[in-house]
Amino acid sequence: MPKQETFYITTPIYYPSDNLHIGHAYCSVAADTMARYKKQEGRDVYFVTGTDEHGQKIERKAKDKGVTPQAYVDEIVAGIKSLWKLMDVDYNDFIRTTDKRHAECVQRIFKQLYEQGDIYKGEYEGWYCTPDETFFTELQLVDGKCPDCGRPVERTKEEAYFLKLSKYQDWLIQYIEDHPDFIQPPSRENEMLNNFLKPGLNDLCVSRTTVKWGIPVDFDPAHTVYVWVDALSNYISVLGYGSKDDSLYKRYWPADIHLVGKEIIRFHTIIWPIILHALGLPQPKQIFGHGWLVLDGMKMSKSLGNVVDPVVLSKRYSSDAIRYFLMREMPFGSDGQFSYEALLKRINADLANDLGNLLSRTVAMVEKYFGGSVPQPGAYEDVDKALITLAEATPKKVKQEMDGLQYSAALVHIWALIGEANRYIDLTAPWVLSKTDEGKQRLQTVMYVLCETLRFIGVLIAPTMPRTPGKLFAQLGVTDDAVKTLDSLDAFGKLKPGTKVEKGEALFPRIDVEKELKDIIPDPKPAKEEKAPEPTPEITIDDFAKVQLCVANVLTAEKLEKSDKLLKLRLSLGENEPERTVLSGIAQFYTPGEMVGKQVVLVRNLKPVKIRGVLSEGMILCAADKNDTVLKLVSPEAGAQAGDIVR
RNA sequence: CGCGGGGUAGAGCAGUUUGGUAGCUCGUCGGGCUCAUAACCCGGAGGUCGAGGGUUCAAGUCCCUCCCCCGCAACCA
Repeated sequence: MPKQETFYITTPIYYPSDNLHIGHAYCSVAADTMARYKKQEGRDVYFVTGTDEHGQKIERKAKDKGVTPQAYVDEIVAGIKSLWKLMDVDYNDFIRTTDKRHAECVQRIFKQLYEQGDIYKGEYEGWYCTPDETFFTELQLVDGKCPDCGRPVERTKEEAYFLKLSKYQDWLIQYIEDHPDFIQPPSRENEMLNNFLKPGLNDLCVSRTTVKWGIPVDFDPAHTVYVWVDALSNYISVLGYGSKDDSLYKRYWPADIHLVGKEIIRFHTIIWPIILHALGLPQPKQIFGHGWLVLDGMKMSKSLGNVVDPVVLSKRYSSDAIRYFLMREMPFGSDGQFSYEALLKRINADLANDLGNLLSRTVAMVEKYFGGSVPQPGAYEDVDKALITLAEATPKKVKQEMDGLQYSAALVHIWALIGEANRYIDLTAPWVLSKTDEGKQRLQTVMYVLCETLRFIGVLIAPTMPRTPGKLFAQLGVTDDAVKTLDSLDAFGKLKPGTKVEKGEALFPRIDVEKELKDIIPDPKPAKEEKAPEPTPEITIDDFAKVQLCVANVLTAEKLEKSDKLLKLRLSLGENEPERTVLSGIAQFYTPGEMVGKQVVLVRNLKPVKIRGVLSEGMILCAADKNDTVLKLVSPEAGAQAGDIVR
């Protein structure tokens, strides 16, 4: 017997700053379903998930809550683990970046990269907020101030280590082009090549001195390892790479699939391959970027208050139903819509009506016509053969789709079989057959074919719905594990006649959709609208006086190249003042032609900032709604002069 | 002209590679059946396939132009 082929699959390690939402569950369920499927196929599977627990955000959240960062993440991680248990996400190992084994591994990797010159010490330049002890990039600043506390920031340099991404970019471009399956779906590959690799990579800052909650650089303890080297290494640290016992690493690496959300595919297809290559390690076979679950066309996020809690759903409708919905409803590579209505309709139509009812009516008929004992089939007729042929063909179709991570298409094939079985009952009309002796003979075959088809279905749905097959087999009276395997679907007819069926509870009870929708969606609109506006602290007139506003005339206006929203304005502040250039994000509301000659209100003492290479010396005032869908310039009434003070 | 994805029946999608009567699920209307979880089966209605132009005997599918939506990037002083 040849050595069992291995299969190593991972999810991202999630950031435990809050409880997880249905989008995380989506990814984990997909990984788990694939792991279960590969196990069914007889592969030696290793499936890993975990949490990425370091960093400033967690440090701060813990501080707010008055607990240590470790205590903070411990609590959230416990919740995550119980979620996976609830949803039958059956991982082999759960890696936490705060694990000792992980920290040691990261330190070894960091040191090796440093010693061989792929990591070097340099300076990181940014804006520093002293009270918060935090660095920000230019982009993170709000009005040139600290985005967290609003206080002024200083331009500062920090000593930091950098990873030489630039050194490997040509190699990586070549590697990606030589391995078309490496990045999936293919649209992502183009995105990476065109947006990041071909323009050239910047070296990556991989350490911080200001973030304490992280893995120390062992040869320079003032530094902690900064996010990506830490997080990405989990995929091999969990296998014991570089440790005394690296047997798992030897057995399972390289990974067959890193399943990731599309938002982090960039790090997995650029930074991670370069780290591995620099370490002299083989590349994962595939990185698959799945889409997002979107709610009413919007990304799910806490701030919008539209988060869907997988715990609530799983408890209310069973995790199998949720798993089925997640895998069935969206094509795996692209975004999918989540709505309660779609969920409930799926549960009713596919699970209750098609699958549950098929089992229910079949078992009821075996009980009614044959005293609960699966009858011995006679010769197969054409109508039987049609269903049998489909049943026997389905595992192959499923395999083909699963190998391409097309979960939804795989389920469609299984449900086609369920549909045919329901139709078969109508075609054969058992209730008519039962009325004559001759018919009863024939009915034996019909009922056997149905029971055996259900056995096929039970086996095929198991990776997606781990709990349902047990219930199904219990009602069908199948106890022999040998006929619950994927192998046992190689031929129709392995179910033993004489098996005792027993009607049980409905697999999936029907849901009253309208009533349920009322119950579960507690008026989502008000929550959004009535959300109390952030209380704005009162200011004194002296505070206001700090802002110097004045009237300015627009002399010229032009659209800034390569920018959607920016207009470059030349302003006059009156005869005694020099003209100024100001950039304003109003291009979608005003054309350059409209702007010329208008009077606007300028914040004249705003610190100038360079945007897209152009120095902007101030900011003009506009009125806009919350979402910037409407935007109107603020202008004085006719008669004002350029340079007039606004107060 | 930054890169990419998309615009097909009321909703959600497939079909576009290899042009040839426009398909699936849900919903809706009608019929059948009575084994079953008011479930199941059959049938109907509903689409100028984003707009315009072109190639062709024939275009959702190929070519050109344009519009709109989404993601990434950039950016909103």
